[in-house]
Amino acid sequence: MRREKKSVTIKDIAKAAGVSVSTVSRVLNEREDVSVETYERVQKIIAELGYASSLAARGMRSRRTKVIGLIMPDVAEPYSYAVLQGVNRAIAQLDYDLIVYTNGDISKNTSADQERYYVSLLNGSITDGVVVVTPAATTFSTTAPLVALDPNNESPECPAIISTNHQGALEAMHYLTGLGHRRIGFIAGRKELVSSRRRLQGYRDGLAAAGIPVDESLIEVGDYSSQVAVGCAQKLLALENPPTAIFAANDRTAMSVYRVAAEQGLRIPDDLSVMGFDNSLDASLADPKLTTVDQFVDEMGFTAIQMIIQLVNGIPLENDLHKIQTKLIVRASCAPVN
Amino acid sequence: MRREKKSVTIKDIAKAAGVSVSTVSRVLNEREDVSVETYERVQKIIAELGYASSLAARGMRSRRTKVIGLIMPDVAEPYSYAVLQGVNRAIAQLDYDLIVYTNGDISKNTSADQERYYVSLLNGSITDGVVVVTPAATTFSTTAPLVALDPNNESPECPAIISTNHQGALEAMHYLTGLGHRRIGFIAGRKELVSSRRRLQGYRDGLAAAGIPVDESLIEVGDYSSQVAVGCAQKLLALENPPTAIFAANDRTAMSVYRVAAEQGLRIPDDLSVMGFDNSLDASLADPKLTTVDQFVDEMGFTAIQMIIQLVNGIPLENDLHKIQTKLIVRASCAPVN
DNA sequence: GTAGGTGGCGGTAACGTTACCGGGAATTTT
DNA sequence: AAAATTCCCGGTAACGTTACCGCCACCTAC
Repeated sequence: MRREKKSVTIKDIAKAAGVSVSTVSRVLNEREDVSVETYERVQKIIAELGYASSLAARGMRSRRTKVIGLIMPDVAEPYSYAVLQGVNRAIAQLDYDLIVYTNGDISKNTSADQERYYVSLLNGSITDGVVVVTPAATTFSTTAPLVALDPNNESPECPAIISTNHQGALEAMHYLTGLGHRRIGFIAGRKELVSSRRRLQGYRDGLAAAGIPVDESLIEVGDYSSQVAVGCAQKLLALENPPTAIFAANDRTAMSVYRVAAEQGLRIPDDLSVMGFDNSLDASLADPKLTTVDQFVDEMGFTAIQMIIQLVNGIPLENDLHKIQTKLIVRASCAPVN
Repeated sequence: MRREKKSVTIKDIAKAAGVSVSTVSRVLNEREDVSVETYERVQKIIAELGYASSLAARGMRSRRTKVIGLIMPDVAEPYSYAVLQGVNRAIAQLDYDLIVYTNGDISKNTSADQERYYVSLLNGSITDGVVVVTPAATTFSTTAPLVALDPNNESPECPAIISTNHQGALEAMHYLTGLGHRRIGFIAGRKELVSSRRRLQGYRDGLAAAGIPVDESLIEVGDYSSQVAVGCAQKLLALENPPTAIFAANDRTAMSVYRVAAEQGLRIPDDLSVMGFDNSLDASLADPKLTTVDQFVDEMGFTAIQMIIQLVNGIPLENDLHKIQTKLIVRASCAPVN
């Protein structure tokens, strides 16, 4: 950790090889107009000195870094991990590297300003393009391309990739009403999230499609977290006329319903049917296995990278809005009403 | 995506505010020698124009970016995810952001040269310090601090954080021999990995401690992957005098043992005891639940960030080598020999 | 009233790299 | 043999930011 040990720069290479910095730069960028001898001599010295160009300096000057940025508030969330699965898969087969930028705390980064700040920080200097995960902001001022993954906005002004939350919820409701359920409880996510509102609307429309009037007392508003969801589930099950099925706006919430049901001695699915949303890892491991709606988050990550790469290469997108179809995954947590 | 729309720079702010770039820079860096009126006027314009400084330019000039780098070959691996858990937790409570750098493919990045390349790319220009995950390289030429997490090297020359692989395996063996097992099979990981070699040594020493001679036919060499492990398990169970317990060098390998045992009609733990290593998610979800050695990978990530922050702030580490204690997690996959 | 601070600010030079221009030597063309 | 072309290469100016120096106006002190 000696302070004086300066890192080796292109100048050091130039001096050692007895050429100009321009020539070294040409070698680094595999330009044509360098003689074979010079090329090999410089390459040899680069290897000897263990030189690597500074991404900062390179990006600042050339605007071509072969690096894609991924901006997400929290990398430890299951959702983020699912995104990373797809993103990693896409990056692995490309000639691009990936930078994931995070401040580690979702609560620090809810504001649109923060998002815009991070975009400016990276894009066009360090990265050739960025993917922003669940942004609240609609517009970004950036020269380099940008793709929003699951934007928290009804009509984003940038290329975006979304899942069909409304349709997924509708399908789930179709399944539940098909099983004969008429009193179906719903535990929503945070109201300010578009995904949450869309799922709720799917719930309402699903009831309407089955000719069932909406009973507002069957709708509880949670926040996608376990703790709050427990309270919601308790309220629903304490109703005079409790629901025979509960549709939770995400799997984690559904797990809370499981817990409350167990506390109250209710068997799933015999006494209570439970529907989730997300198809997270929990869903397939729960007992009984959770019937849920898969929104293919990893696929969203994969596609987002494809889109941003296309934009980076100057090819316009056919559709600025890419929809990923949700799919109902039927497992063991729902049964016909008895 | 208009090309001509240049991103807003410090110069634009200066012009709009009618001050020099120096003054804007002072405002940005919260320096003292700016009058209150100027400060507020500049801040207002910064907000209006949605300006954010370029990380590349800033890092290049000032060598203080408040960003920590994490270099890992693959972000989608369960191991990486465990590291990210701890890293994210540490970053969340600090005034630093995090950059995770990956090329998405473990096979692209096995060489020490590649690792050194990535370190140079980031460190000292974009990041104030870097944590490298499971590096093969021992030395790095970098001005900014660096910490190796679980280095694949017997004696790294940089500050490092490791888990007690040998001791963990020893403990596991102590437990198995304590249950009366004398014929214990071992499925090792890739020979070139230090973690793998250490666990194997723990196996040998554990036998020695119990006064059991090593039977080399009970040692199979896998590669931490499921496919190869299946073959290893089959070989072990096809022995004339098959083992009564199998110690797998990681949980994924243990899951393969489960599968082979099931195929052969062997019940766990009645007919065969199985010991894992890692305490991954699989372990607690397997049936029966897997007895394994937890190496607290998330804790390693958390501690690595603490170490690098300390170094970034110029405080020397008390110990360059930080060991995380492994712990035997006893569940249901091992039984006394009958 | 002059000397010596001090607060606020501007100008300039870096940081490490690449884009661009231009120039000398070697080679080809007329 | 002169001119044109090609092949290599060096020099210089950026990119956007901060460090550093130094200037001007104002205030305080004797």
